[in-house]
Amino acid sequence: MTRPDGTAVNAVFGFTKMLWRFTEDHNADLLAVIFDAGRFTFRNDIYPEYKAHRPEPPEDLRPQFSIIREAVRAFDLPCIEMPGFEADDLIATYARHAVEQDYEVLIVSSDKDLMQLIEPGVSMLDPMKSKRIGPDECFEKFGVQPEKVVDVQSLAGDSSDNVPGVPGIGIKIAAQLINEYGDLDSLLAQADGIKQTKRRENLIAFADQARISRDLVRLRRDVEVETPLEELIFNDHHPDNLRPFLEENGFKSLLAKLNEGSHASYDDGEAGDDDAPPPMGSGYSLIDDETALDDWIAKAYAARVIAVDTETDNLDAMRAQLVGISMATAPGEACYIPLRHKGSDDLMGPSAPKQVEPDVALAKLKPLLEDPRILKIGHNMKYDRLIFLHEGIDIAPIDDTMLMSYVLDAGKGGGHGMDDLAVKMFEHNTIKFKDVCGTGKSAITFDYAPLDKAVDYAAEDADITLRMWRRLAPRIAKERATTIYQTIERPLVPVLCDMERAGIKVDRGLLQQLSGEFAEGAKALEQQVYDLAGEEFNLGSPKQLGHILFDKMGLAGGKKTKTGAYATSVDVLDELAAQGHDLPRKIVEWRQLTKLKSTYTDALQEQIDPKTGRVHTSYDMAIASTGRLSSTDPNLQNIPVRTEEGRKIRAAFIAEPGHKLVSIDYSQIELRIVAHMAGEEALIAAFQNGEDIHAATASQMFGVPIEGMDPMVRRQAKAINFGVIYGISAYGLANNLSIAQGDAKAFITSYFERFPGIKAYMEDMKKLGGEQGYVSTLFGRKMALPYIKDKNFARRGFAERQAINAPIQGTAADIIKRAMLHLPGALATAKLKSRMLLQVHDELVFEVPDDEVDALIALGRDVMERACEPLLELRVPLVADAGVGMTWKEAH
DNA sequence: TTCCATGCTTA
DNA sequence: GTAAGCATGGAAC
Repeated sequence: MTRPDGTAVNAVFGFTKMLWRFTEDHNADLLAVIFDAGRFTFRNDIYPEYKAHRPEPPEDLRPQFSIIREAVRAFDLPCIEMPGFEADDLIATYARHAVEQDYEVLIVSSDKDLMQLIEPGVSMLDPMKSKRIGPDECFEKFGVQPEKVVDVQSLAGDSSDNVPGVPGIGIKIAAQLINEYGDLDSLLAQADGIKQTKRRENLIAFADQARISRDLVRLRRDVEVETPLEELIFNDHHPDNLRPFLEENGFKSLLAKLNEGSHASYDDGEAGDDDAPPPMGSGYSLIDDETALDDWIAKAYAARVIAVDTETDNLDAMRAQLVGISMATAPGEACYIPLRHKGSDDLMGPSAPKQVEPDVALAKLKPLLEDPRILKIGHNMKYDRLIFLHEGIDIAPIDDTMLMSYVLDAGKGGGHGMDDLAVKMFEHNTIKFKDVCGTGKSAITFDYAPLDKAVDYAAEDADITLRMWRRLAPRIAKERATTIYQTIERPLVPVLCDMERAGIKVDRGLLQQLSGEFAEGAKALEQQVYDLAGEEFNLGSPKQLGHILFDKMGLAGGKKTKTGAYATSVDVLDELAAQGHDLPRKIVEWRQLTKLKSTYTDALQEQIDPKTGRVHTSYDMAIASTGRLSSTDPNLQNIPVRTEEGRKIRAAFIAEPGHKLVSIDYSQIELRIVAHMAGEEALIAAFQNGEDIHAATASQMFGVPIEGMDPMVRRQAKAINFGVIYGISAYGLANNLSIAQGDAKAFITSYFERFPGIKAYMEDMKKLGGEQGYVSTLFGRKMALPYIKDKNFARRGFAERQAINAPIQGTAADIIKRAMLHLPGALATAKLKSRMLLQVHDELVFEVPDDEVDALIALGRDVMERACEPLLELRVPLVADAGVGMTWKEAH
């Protein structure tokens, strides 16, 4: 980004945009932008080395500093700096003045050195992450409250500012010491009592250095500022100087916004309707006796609607044991019921805290949790439902705020987890799991968490869930998400629970054998590569491989990836192999074998549940923006199938004795959906006649008969058909078929001539997406497209392809979900004992008693093919094909 | 210990 | 060209 005269203005632009956004979004009474005046300050008198090793700013940045100051003045804002002081000192001083006059102070900076200023009335905002920084974030960073930050920094030092601190002491230890001794002076005074030898010696030897560090770190709040606070008035108007400034620097997009007159604060209409009441995160009850529990159960019945959350000892619901339950009956009105908490288990021996006997508590809670008159709200209820099922409780009826957020806000950016949503909806930072249980090696499970922390954490989750529900429930009806939520997502929860609990049987011996074979093959290849390369290196390192191929061996082809590293992806290696080089080909084979081993045969063995001998995947219902499920721990939706080597892994997925695996999958479901949505008669007719759709496409495009068609011709038509689903581009098609972009473009043109309905569909979706800001599936599921009007070509193009793909992929997802919802009832009615085990986007896998195979196939295909009924009639038939076998390899 | 880039598996 | 999850290496913290 440069001006016409060649001056770089990239940083200026970023800064200007930030100022723009900030002044637009905030209604401040006073506002100032404060700069460092120069390199040397009073701190250099205290300690000449202070910030001495800071590198010079990059060549193209330095001229931008003065333009950035111009930007501030263009906004008519005070631009303040003072030789001899850092910006931080001026900020500290103004903050003090402002607090003394009862202003709320917001420091816009991500500089950790400013966290010492946080106090009631003073908080920070990280402008890059748009994240509020308060005492909690400060504690996260420094392990102490803001007023102790200086003491911690004095001990820990700061290598980037060259603050020395005390050797051997980092933030963690410093926080521990300060928390124990209160402050730096008390610590240094009692240093000779420290147990750890080295630490004690350093604290004594470097006491003065710590005190100097404190002088460096502590911000001055008494600078004699030249501009008084009262003059920092912020007027939210369009300043006269702004337009010339934007023009001079060529900031066209901002000029356009200025012309639209969009620089005014706006309201997203979501906030401010209810809950002024109690603050989140405190004042919750600990339930540790039966009387209190009875009282809360009575409150729950009176409330009729409650939020519930379970705490366990494992994130994986299938391996988790219930540890405690939290419950909210009204905003701010929440409790935690510990059930299986353990003592801190120190030298005194295990001493569990007082709590209600689990059996007693659960017997009291079961009627409430199963009462059809009481609505239980959870966030990710699938997890809690699984936990309760282990305890013999079938929780119902339910609502799920995660799924509500998912059906309302898919594609809007940001996840649907509770922590994200609490920030988004309430600007509240939740207590994090790691704050309670720690992280890494020293992490504890929740049953060892101290009860006071456990109460705050667990009850807060229930509290927030209830508050979220109050905001989200009205939106479901208003924003026409009722069908998707009530008839698809919510009822799917128990179906997925059953599938996850069922799991699928895995042949450990076969996996072990395959691991051995893959390892052997990889080892042989490894040796051959070393011989060819003339040295040993890590084949798994793209960096080292790139060095060997292109630097050492001097093969043609060079840099490629966006970070400037050599690209060594399979396309590149295949290309080199085609030129007659052996080494790249062996790398490709080695990668295949090691991939199969590490990702599948090794990993799957570890995932076998010792209790059931089966693997239990977890389906995530709120990840994929289009409405698809995703599968984790392990992912059973990407088990290899393409190559024979990979397919062997599918032979390890087996049926119980006396059973078979049956796989039923939709044939070409997405293309069928496109044909219907586009009203493309040629395609619809081909599907109605049961033709080979790719051959039919090729026949229409190239005017050749289907009989005796060249496989290459069919392959090209197939690529185009996939391209249609993905929002075709000449660039992508050319890449996929390894042909010139011009040829790809010609293909697309002739395709659109033969299938004008498809072209119209694509244009319609782009247009509709632009008008509405979202697109929908045939069942009404919405996906937002925030970038559809982006001025950036690449981002907008991406959003346009999403607009084309999401209705197709999403409708297919809706259809198979509907089939999954119908199946359990259909199986029960037919008195079949078959179980649905897996879903792989267009495929369902069942475990079927031998004598039920035919019946299950007939019923399964019927349910799947009629899944749209009675809501929707497609103009094309849906076709589901079935396979049977002892293994998934045979059945697929 | 955490995060990012690269690469590869599926529909 | 769409949608995902996971293993690995290596840098950043």
